[in-house]
Formats: sequence, structure tokens, C-alpha cells
Amino acid sequence: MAKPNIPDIVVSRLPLYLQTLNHLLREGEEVISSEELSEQVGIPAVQIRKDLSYFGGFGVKGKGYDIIHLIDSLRSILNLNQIWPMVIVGVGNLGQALIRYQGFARQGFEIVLALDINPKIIGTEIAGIVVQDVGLMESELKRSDIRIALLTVPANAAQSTADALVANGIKAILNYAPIILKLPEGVRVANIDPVLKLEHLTYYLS
Amino acid sequence: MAKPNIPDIVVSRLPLYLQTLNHLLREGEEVISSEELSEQVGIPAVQIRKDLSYFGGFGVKGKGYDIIHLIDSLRSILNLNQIWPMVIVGVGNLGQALIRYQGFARQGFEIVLALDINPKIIGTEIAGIVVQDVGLMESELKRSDIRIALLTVPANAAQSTADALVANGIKAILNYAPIILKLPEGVRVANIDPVLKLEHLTYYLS
DNA sequence: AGAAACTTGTGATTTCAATCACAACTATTA
DNA sequence: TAATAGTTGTGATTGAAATCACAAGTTTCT
Repeated sequence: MAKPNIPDIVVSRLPLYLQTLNHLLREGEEVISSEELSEQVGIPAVQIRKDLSYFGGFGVKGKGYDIIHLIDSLRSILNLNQIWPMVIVGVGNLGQALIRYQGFARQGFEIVLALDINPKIIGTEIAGIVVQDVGLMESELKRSDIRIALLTVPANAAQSTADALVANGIKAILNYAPIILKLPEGVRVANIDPVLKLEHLTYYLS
Repeated sequence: MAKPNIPDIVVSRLPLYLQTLNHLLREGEEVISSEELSEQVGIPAVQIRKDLSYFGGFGVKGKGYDIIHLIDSLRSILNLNQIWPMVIVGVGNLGQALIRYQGFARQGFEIVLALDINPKIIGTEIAGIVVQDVGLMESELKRSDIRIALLTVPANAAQSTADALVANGIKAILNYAPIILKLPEGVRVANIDPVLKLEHLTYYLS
């Protein structure tokens, strides 16, 4: 349903708004102006309004935005009115930490399949998930509707693993390996590499 | 020494170039053209050249870039010709995984201090680091030259912990908590929140 | 040696995102 | 009720980043 004419950079800010609105809701707020939201989220009010206006008019002039309604709208826009099952490949230190991380499930993302190549790890249970042999990727993915993968394998295995995931129907990859994946059109990748962020930070340190 | 006139978005791409150049060097390459680098890194060749030209002329016309020389230059620009000691606050699942992660040290970032508030975790040793009481933050940071912090505490403790870190001389924070930190000018924050990235991805899924 | 191919570095141009400015509407105050 | 203050949504404008186009230099080929 994603209208292709909306700038990606606009889409990228919506989750941020949603996160902040959820905080405000938990604090008991019911209505918020773009100006107040701006202070919380650190983005100019006019930009928030313009971003939202790509998708419709969610506010009331003179009043502001109904938080519950805006949260609902954003969740709908971002396709979050469903549980997204995910596979994780690579159950090392980081993979285990991600399987145990509560924040995914809290926002509707559930790791339902964990794969690894290491015989010592295969068969172990982590937070209710039994790690499977990565060789079972095809059969396990075939009988599921998993479209999102977390990639936490070593850098030298990342590209081939990503290729295999895509060959088995994965459409979005959250890549934790410190390499740039080359994937076909239609597959979306988001990279999480703390070292790149640190190197960006050190530019500004002295 | 960061020239303040260089766009931050340009700076943010330099670590990516550095990462890819390191891969190429390991594969035995010695010289590379911006066009070849472009294919590896997924950024247009002319943009790479323009980015680099902010800092000087590193290439040779008709030939390309000497990889070793360009790596050296980028490392110098990004202040990577030193070991950066770091503190991590919050030694839960994620914190432990980050302490064990080899990728930091490999690029010159070393976690030298780990703090937590949980008595069951304080005193335990992880990858050679003994976890200290977070109450010792002031004294431990005072006698160190740590300027970078990894923040891996729960969301509700993140702001106050960040404030304490800044009060004790921390100038850069890699924030893993799913909230937006409000910090004074001069302190730089980079956020790592996989949920935001996932929510961005799902926009494009059906 | 001369010609052709290759590649960088950058001023000029184009494209895209951010900001401004304000009409339209709502709520509040006197 | 009328006047004032508050707020959204958006066309117009500005600003910044990406791209184009090409001069200048290097290498390779004949």
C-alpha cells in the first residue's frame, strides 16, 4: 500500500513520532500540539506537520493532535497492525541477546525461528526458541510466512546467508554484519553497525 | 580539528568508505578507482569523489586511489589513530554481548569500564572486564580519559544515566535505549534502535 | 611519440528537503 | 458576542545536497 511518491526520509521519521507518542500516552497525555511534540522528538514542528500531511490531516486546528488517534494512524501507515514474525540467523553473543530482547515483541516483532551453523549451538533453547540447523532454512521458511530476517552471522558469511534468505522469500533484512550487502531490487536492507556510528562520533571529538 | 563547514552527511559516509577500503585491502587490492569503489559501497562515484575532495585530493588522475594511503587519510580525518577507551553502562543481555563483541577492539574502540546497578551483576567478569557499581561512575571516570559511553540501560533509566555521564566528562554517547536523549550542546549522541529500523522496513512490506 | 582511454577534482546546474508565511479553523477570554 | 490566542495544513520560498559536465592530468596502446 506504500504510496511510492512519499520521500523515504519522511517515512523514516514516522517511527520516531510513534515512539514518542507512545511515551506520551503512557504518561497520560491525550492531546498534543506539533510544537510540544517537536520538543520531545527534537524535530521542528513544521516538519512534523508537513510529514504527517503527506498521509492526511490528523490534527484539529487550534487544538492539536489526539494522541490515540495519531498512534492508530501511524501504526496503520507503517503496517504495524499485525505481528511480524522474524527469523534470526547467527546465534552468537549478539544473536542471543537479540532473541532475549523484550523490545521487539513489545512492538509487534516476534523472533519465531533461530538458525545457526554451529553444532554446539543447534538444539539449545534461548527464551523459548530452539535453535535450528541453518541447513533447514529452506524447509522452515517455506512453511512459514516470515518476511523479515535479522542477520547476525560473521561478516564473511553475511552475503551468502543473505542470498539464501532472499532465495527463500525474505523481503527485508536487518543486517548486523559490518559489510554492505548486495541484494536484488525489492529486498530492503537496514544496517546496524555501531562501529560506523562510533567512527562518525570520533570525527567531532577533539 | 573538525572543520565545522563540512556537511555532517559527508562525514557520515567516510566510515563507510573506510570499511570498504579495509575489505579491499584484505583482498590484496592496492589501487581503486572511484567507480570501482562505488560498486562496492553503493554510492555514486562522483559523490565519493566530491566527499573526499572536501578534505583534499587523495587520488591520481587516470589511475585512482592508493588504498593504503586513502585508508591512512580517512583514519586521520576521523581521529582513528588512537585507541578510544569507552565505558558501558548497563550490563544486561545486550551489554554483555557488546562487551564480548570483537568488532570494537578491531577498529580501535575498547570497553575499559563496565557499570551496572544490579548487585547480582556487579563483580562478575565478562571478557576480562569486572563489572563495577554504577555508583562508582564519578570516581572511575574522573581518573580516566574516557570520552565515549555506550548506554545500554533500560529506557526509564537512560536520561538520568546520560545526564550523569555527561556530568562526568563524557562527550559522545552511543545510545541503545529506545528514547530520545536531551543533552547539552557539545555532547554528541548516536542512536541505535532496531525497532525503529524495523518499523521503517515494514512500511514497504505489502 | 602520438593518440586514445581512463580517471580525478570541481564549478555549474539540478533536484530534493527544509523552512517560511499565512489562510483557515478552533478554543478561550472579556 | 466579539476579540484574542492558539494551532493545523500547505503553497511559496529558501537552502542544501546530489548530479552533471568537463578541464586537467595519467596511463596504455600502437
